[in-house]
Parts: sequence; C-alpha cells; structure tokens
Amino acid sequence: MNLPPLVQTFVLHFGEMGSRWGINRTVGQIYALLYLSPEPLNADDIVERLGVSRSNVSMGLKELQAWNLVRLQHRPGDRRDYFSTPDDLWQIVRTLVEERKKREIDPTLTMLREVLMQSPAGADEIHAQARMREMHDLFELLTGWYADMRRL
Amino acid sequence: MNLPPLVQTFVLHFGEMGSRWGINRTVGQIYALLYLSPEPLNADDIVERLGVSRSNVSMGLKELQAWNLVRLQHRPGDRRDYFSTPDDLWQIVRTLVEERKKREIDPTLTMLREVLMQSPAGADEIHAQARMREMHDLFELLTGWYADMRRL
DNA sequence: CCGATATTTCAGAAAGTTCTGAAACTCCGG
DNA sequence: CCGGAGTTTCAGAACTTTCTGAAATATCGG
Repeated sequence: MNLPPLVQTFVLHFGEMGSRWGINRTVGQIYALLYLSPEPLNADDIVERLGVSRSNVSMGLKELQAWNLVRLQHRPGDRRDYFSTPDDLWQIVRTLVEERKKREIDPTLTMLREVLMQSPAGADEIHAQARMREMHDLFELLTGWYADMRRL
Repeated sequence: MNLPPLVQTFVLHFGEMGSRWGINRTVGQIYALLYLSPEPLNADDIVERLGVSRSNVSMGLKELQAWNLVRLQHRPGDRRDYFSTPDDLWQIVRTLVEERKKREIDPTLTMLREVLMQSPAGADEIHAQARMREMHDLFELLTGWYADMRRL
C-alpha cells in the first residue's frame, strides 16, 4: 500500500468498517480512496495505491457501480475508465439509504405480506401473525416517512 | 427445523437477512423465533425448534445479549434461563440504531478526529483532510439530530 | 460437600468468502 | 482483419467465519 499516512489511516478504517456493512474489505478501501482523491482514478491507479490484484479491483468497482456509489468518467484521448465519488455527501447518504432499503427492507416487506395472506393454523400461528403485522405496519410507516423526506 | 410453516418462513428469512447486518444466520434465526414466540423460550426449546447445536445457541444468545436485543427471565422453581424480545417494537428499533451507532459511527468519528488533528504534508493530504472534515461534520450533524430525536 | 442440572468455552471440522493469476473477451485505430 | 490496450471472468488458493461435540465450569437443593 502506497499512500500518504493520513489517507492510509482512513482507507484502512473503511476497509474494516466495510466488513460490518455488507461490503468486503477491498471494496471499502477502493471507495475510501476514491472519496479522498482530488482526481478521478483508473483501475491501475487503484491497484498501485492499494497493492491488491487487478482483478480484485475490477470486481470491487463492479460492486460499487451496482451500489451506485461511484461515477464513471472518461478523459479525452484515453480509453481507460476513470472513477470518482459524488462530491455531494448528501447525495452519497441518500444513495446508501436507498440501496439498503432496496436490499433489506423491500424483500422483508414482500415476505411479510405473503405470510400475512395465509390462514393461520393454531394459536401459535395466530400470535405469530399478529407480531408480523406489527412489524409490517412499522416498516410501512418508516418507508412512508422516508418517501416524504426524500421529496424535500 | 420443527416449526409451523408461517413461523418457519419468517425465521428463515431473518436468518438470511442477518448475514446482511453484521449478525450470523443462527443469531438471526434465534431472534426471529423469540420475536414470534408467545412465551419466553429456554435454550433447549431453541435447539429443538431450530435444529442447531446447543453450543451454537449458547453463543447466539450471548451475542443477542451483547446487542441488548433479548431479555433474560426466570420462572419460579426452574433454574433455566428463559429469553424473550421486548414487546414494544419501537424499543427494538431504538436499540438497533443505538447499537449500530456505537459500533460504526462512534469509532469512525474518533478516527476522523485523530487524522484531522495531524498536519497535512502536501497538496493531496490537504485535499484529503478537507474531505474528511466534510464527513466528520456530517456525522456530527446526524448524531446531533439523533440525540434530539431520542429525547422525545 | 455432593450430585444433578444448566451453561459456557474451545479446538478443530465444515462452510463460506475473498483474492489472485491466467485466460478470455471487447473494442478501437490503422 | 490485425495488434494491442483495457477489462472481465473464473477456477482454485488463501483466509475467515460459523458450527459442532466434548470437556470444563457454574449453580443450586439437599
């Protein structure tokens, strides 16, 4: 790893934190590096600075694109892909919330709606359904608020 | 696994989702099971219902206790530990937010404060520090809001 | 203090994930 | 259509996490 010390501290921290969020270490590091970089970087820049394999960077960038967390740009007369993060931090926060909702809340709501449609057999299932309805209603309330906020 | 079908669907879903949050499959399943159960359960109940090893349940319960997500109770004349989740869903949400803050935001703020204290060497480090300050200020703003909300 | 019951710890097996180098693919200018 | 620059894919190696059974520890009633 070939970075100024301040940058390195930040990059390593995000590598560790990445694991707590569903992203892996390298993905966290790539993101942190792009976030701090004054210029967009291409894949080989990232390889050189982080000291990981070219293919690992390729996969990491693909994942960051799937999360909508990086912007892809080109330079005139250079056909390599250059990556950067949005300058606006709020934009980043909004994207993160949006993506997490899509991956965690939405599938859960779908599952809850399905099981709430079924008829319960026995007292335990009746109680279970009541608990699931509570959770379902709370999730709806929260996503409703979120949609309202978003509109501002 | 030995559960009514409705309950099983929910439990399996939370097992999968658990992996997306930093908790493992078994922990997610135990939590889901306790959430739906009309009665507090002891460790052997959980073993029987989920079909996992006794020691795995023991570790899972320990982790849930570390997260403050389960309540431990006792019954007269029975010295086994019985576990349940708080009835109030809002309580659960608050706990989750609180714990994630403690594990993700607070360490990051500490790291940011440290690197912001250091003097930058070179243009790249100056730019990097400015970006870090932006992030630091945003995090402070968000935790401030959170603290305000919490008071209500 | 003993025996019975309950829980926790822990080393290693099993499962899952991340990372790499090599090969395959894509795209462009000439 | 060829050569080369850039990128992606993929099988397996390296590493990490999870899970288990066995042993250790704790706690209580008598």
